[in-house]
Amino acid sequence: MDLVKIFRALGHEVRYALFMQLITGAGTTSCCDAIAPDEAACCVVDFTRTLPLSQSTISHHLHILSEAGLVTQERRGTYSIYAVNEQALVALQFFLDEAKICRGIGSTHPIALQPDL
Amino acid sequence: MDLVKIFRALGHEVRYALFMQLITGAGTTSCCDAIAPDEAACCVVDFTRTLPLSQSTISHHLHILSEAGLVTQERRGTYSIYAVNEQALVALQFFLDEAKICRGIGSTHPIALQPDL
DNA sequence: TTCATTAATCGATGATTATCGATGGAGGAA
DNA sequence: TTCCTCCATCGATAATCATCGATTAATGAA
Repeated sequence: MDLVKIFRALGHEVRYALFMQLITGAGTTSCCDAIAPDEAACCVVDFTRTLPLSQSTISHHLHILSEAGLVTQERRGTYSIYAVNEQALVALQFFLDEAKICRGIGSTHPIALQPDL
Repeated sequence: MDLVKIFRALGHEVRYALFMQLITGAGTTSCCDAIAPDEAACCVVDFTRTLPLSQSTISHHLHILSEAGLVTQERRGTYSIYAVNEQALVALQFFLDEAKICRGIGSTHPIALQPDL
């Protein structure tokens, strides 16, 4: 888990929007029947309907998010299913906890989790 | 506090290193007598001695960190003093807490702090 | 098989960014 | 005043990145 890579991935309006679409109400609005209604995931078409960008551009940004470890990718038939990778959230929380400890701000997380497991 | 701007600022090896130098043991190693030993701050020269980059490049990156709200900047005589802006850490924690709530991961932060105050 | 759908990849172009040396301005010291 | 230090800004160049349309591959349906 490369934190700089994670930050760089989220440091772009489009990729941030893609990630937030996955974080908030992802599965409920999916057009793809390969995704269960209660599943927090999206296929590429879902993203292309939200953002005014070409399919190749969306695909490109999803790849960068995936490379950074922020999302997982899985094939289901012709669909490519993307979902949030919780490991990345753990890594970010670890970074923040470390920063807070250095700043003398008491972390509310009693046990610092290992981001690299 | 623009989160994308914050992520973009930290998504660069040099700026991440600059920020971490401020987070961890900043004041103790400062060459600048305008910074108190117990103060978590650095002047530009401090950074140029850590990183193999020109002064103008360091200055440029510090400006970007400052624009993103990650660090504060203050003039003391000829020195420009940089320090961590805790508001940015609060904003990042807020982002993570929101994400966790959406993911159904119980936040260990009972009260969600407003990042924009 | 043939066709339609989904999505990754390729190639090209334009935009943005990183870096440097040089310059200039603002203080402080002599 | 003059000199020196610190640092922001300027101008230029090289590198990286974002975006698109076109292509290709894989899968499923007819």
